[in-house]
Amino acid sequence: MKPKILVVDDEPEAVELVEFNLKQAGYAVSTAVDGAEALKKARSQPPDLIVLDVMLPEMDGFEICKTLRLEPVTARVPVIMVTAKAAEIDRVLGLELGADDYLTKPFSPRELLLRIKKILSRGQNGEKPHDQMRFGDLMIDLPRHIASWKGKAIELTATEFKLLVVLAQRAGRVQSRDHLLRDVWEYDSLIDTRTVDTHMRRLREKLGPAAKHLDTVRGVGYRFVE
Amino acid sequence: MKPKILVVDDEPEAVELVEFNLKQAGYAVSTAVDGAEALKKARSQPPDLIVLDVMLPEMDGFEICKTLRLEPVTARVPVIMVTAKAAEIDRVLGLELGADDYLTKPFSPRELLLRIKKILSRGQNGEKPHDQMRFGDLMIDLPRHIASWKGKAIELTATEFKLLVVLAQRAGRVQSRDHLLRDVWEYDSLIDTRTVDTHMRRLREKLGPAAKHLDTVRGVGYRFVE
DNA sequence: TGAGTTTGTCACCGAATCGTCACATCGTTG
DNA sequence: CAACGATGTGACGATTCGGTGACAAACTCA
Repeated sequence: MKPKILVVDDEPEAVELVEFNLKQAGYAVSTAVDGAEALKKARSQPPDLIVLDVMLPEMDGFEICKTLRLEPVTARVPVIMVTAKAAEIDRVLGLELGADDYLTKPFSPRELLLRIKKILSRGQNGEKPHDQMRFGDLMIDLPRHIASWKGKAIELTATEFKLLVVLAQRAGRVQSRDHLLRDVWEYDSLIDTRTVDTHMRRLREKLGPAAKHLDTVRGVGYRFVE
Repeated sequence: MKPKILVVDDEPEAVELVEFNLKQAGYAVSTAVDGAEALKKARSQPPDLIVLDVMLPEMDGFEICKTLRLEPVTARVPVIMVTAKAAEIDRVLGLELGADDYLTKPFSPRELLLRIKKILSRGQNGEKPHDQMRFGDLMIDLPRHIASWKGKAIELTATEFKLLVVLAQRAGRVQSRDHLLRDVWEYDSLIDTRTVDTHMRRLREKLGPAAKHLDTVRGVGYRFVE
């Protein structure tokens, strides 16, 4: 019984690439190029997961996601949003939409497969992994925008918080400075990579003992360890 | 698009009764009399909800529920367990199984319908809107359009009240200015995001001591704290 | 119509935050 | 160990952000 995945993107090449990789990995794939088609397919044959691009003509990904959530048949289908801008991440995850995960363009097929596998493998009780995270005494709450150590709040600026979140979400995997710039700052920002260092320092200072979770991988980047 | 419900029970009479009532209420119903059949039907045509009797020959309800949870295709389908023994309730609702609700035999059709409606109507994030909220001395009455502090009414304009309500309903979670604009004002409004600030100020002024509930999260938005 | 309210916008200010640089320190490599 | 590249650190100026007061347009209600 192959899990069904619906891929929604208006660029045929992007769809094809994803479709190929997912089929390769053993999923049953269907596709849609706009909102109307996506909703129609999702309703008639509810998939087990939806990969949804934010940028679409007419009805955008946010609209589609909201609509899916309102209808019983599709309300529980997990959604992975694909977005170009880091600025949209807040909206995708925390607030009104409740997508299950997100990816920033451009992304590797491997990355997508990892997310899909993770979501499908968690049962129904699996909370959204990104809503709230715990690593020992360190707690990170995305919608509340709060980080705490042993129950005591840690005051973080918006950028520091986002940096921490991105690292924690990719816990265990090294993130290059470029990658962090892309995900935490804007996708095309012209910021010096050394700026990441400075923010890491400030983050470490504020985290205090919890800074032990932040590893430097010389020559590569940074890594969040559990 | 009728929501599909799968009813699993080994007593034909019980199944028939439930089936009749659910169809009456506008649901598409399928049935199964044992575990194997239930799993098979759930896999081939994932329903929107499953009503599952605990007492079954061979594979009991617990087993079935567990199995359903393990497979991606069915992991997210809500389950209402039907049990004869109150002693089993802990197990049903506990971590191990994660059923969404339960009923003890005998139950009235009305009761079942209420539970089903409740589960299907909640989106993926199971939360229900209250029409009256209390936060310490602050009271917000949605239908009567009244806010009060220590029993004393607070005069709010329509926009201010709506803003307060939206924030309070999402208590704890940060709301971006964009999000507030969409929810408090109209979807397509071309209003400047800074306008939100002004209304927050006015709201704070009028709330007086109750304004302590309104947090500013720099770089992100506003948050209602309890 | 006209007074009073409500609402959206703007300009300004102080403070928080940010990005960059210079320099110190650390690790690696030959 | 010496030299080089990478990372940590401290400081500083520029920018951004949110609070505030003022104002005019829109609206309400008599």
